[in-house]
Amino acid sequence: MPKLTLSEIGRRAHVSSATVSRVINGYPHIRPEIRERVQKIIDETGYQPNQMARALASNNTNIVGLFVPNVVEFIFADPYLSSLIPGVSQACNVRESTLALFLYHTKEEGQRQLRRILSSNIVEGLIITADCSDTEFMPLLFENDVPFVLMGRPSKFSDQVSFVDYDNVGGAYSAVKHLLQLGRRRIAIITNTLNTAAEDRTAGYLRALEEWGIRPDPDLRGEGDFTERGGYLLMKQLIPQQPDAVFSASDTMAIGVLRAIHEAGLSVPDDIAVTSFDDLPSAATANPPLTTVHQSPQRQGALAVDTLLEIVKHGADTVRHIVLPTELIIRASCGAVQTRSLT
Amino acid sequence: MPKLTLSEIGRRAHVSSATVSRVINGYPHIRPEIRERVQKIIDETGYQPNQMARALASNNTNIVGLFVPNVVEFIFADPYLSSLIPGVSQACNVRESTLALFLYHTKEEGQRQLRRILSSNIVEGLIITADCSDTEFMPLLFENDVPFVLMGRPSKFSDQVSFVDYDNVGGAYSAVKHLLQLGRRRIAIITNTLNTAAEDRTAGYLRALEEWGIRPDPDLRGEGDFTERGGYLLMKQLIPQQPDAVFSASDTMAIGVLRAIHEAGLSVPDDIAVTSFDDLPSAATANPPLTTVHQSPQRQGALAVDTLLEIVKHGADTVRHIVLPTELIIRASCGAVQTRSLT
DNA sequence: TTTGATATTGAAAGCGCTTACAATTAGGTT
DNA sequence: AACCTAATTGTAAGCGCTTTCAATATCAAA
Repeated sequence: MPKLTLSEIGRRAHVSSATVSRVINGYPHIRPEIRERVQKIIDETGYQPNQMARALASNNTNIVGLFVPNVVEFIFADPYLSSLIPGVSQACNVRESTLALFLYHTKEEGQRQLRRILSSNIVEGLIITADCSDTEFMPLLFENDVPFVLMGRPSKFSDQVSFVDYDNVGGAYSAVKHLLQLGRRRIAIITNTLNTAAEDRTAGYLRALEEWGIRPDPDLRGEGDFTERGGYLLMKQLIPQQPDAVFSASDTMAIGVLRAIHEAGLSVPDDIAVTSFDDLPSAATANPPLTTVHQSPQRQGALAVDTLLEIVKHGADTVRHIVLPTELIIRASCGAVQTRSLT
Repeated sequence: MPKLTLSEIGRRAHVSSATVSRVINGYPHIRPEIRERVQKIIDETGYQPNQMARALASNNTNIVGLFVPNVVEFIFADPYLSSLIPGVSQACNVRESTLALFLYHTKEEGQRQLRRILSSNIVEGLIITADCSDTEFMPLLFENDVPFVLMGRPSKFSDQVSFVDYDNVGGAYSAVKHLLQLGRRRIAIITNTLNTAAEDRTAGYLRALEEWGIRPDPDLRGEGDFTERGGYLLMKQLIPQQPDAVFSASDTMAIGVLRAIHEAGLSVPDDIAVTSFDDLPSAATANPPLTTVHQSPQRQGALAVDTLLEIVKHGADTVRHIVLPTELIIRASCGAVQTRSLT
């Protein structure tokens, strides 16, 4: 049996390969009878066009790359990625694109590979997890004309690049406002070392305080790495300042915060109320369950694909800024609802 | 600036594009001076060959597909995938292959897409998570001559297809033997509905009993879905049979088993010892920590890539069976070590 | 009926690479 | 010196598709 190609289908349908190509690509001006005849052969044979040939001829690979230059070593327990990847994948399925996954452990390797990825024409566009995007990667990205979308607002060039971000300012604002409405006044904040998300979350915190006419107390601010242990250590230092509430910029750190408060013999939320950000699965099972700002990396990933493909279509100089709304999930840790034991 | 292509590099180095191609591909018979001259231009320009053109000409896409037809809906919390994907990714990086990720929620969609993936020549080989591989996917796989490797032993055709599996029989055997050595005699087994892994783990259980001259008691066997809740429900039914130990075929179910035992007012390991299989992160943090059979999907994924690429090289009819050893991780739940509270 | 626009198709030129194949050269061997 | 083998390079033919371009067919308006 001869290999199935466009011209083979053409031969069987008594048309040229060009016509078959047009049928496949939904070109309008085809006589219905011919379209049907060709389609019938395609269906019967189960013919699928060779993606590589297609890519070469049309200069469009139909492959979307997801580029993650800083995967946590060894364990893949990163809840963000675990949610992001299926989101991106599903959106690719819907748009009939193929997802290529590029995971690297170090920025150095990421950078080396990024160069290769960009200039080997393997992807038609790239989704890039943020942080990493800034100084090191930007120049490379700009040199090439490969469309890309960042996950999260970059610290620089943000008006020249496209990104899909959360409303970190608004989310933090709502979490802190909630604490204020519950009567808390000495609200501490714990953030990880400043990336733009932490920056924006701090901004939201400050805005809420300002709106309530509260002068932010520098002694109520802690900044560290973004592990559970980081949250624990920072909170230990903050407890002597006698905060009556804490806003943690991430759930992971908040778990450490809870531990520090418990160890100090204090109660959450009675002595210190806690709200945080992310709504990871662990937030719901924490003790007490965390009031936190919900975001969905899955949704963010899907939107990134859509945005990217739109950019691909409209030209690489198109710039899109998507800011997703967040939602405050109220659980026990802020004191607004009754603490109940889990059943 | 003209687009960088083989012939452009050739022009600059005063050689033909064929020679440049040979330099890039490490063809032996090239005069060293020419090789150097060409390499210099390549390095200076940062030229990268167009992957698509390469794929078309050489009929080798250099893309490895990871095909997962049954991703858990919505949450990507599957610890197996979370470990498998980075393993596969890293191995692809090492072998300079690109990883294409195909995640689908239902087998129907998986099957539809598999057809497309196979006949569109997008991947040079496929890694397929098992279970799913059996009845529905096998015929499609056989029709096409795309090399593939299954994760886990398939229930049928296992001598005609390549797979990378764990020594489930041996692992289960060691876990049950451990219980026997600790003096347990009424050892229950809890498995999920039979796939080959569960089958093999059951076989290991039976082998250990047989070796000890113990006739397996059918009342000590439970089979269900493979959730925590499944383990819980099965164990509730088994407790009246008064087992002095349980071998659970998965950590997830074992957590449910622990809960059922505690609810019955019994103690682990004093009244009932528990061992299980997988060594998920949750096994170490369970209460008490689970003695379990360690496997590393990360390693399995990496080996799958290596095996696949070997098959690609040696021809699609090559068959490789890789069986990875397992290791019994002894923690508190079997009673062999002192239970300690976590610090 | 003539005419200009539009619909419909096929021929053919690539896309950027690999790879026979042929041509040339170099290096020994009688 | 004639001759054979192996090394070295270029020429050119595709890989399977898209996409101009040109040719023809069709149709409504004049």
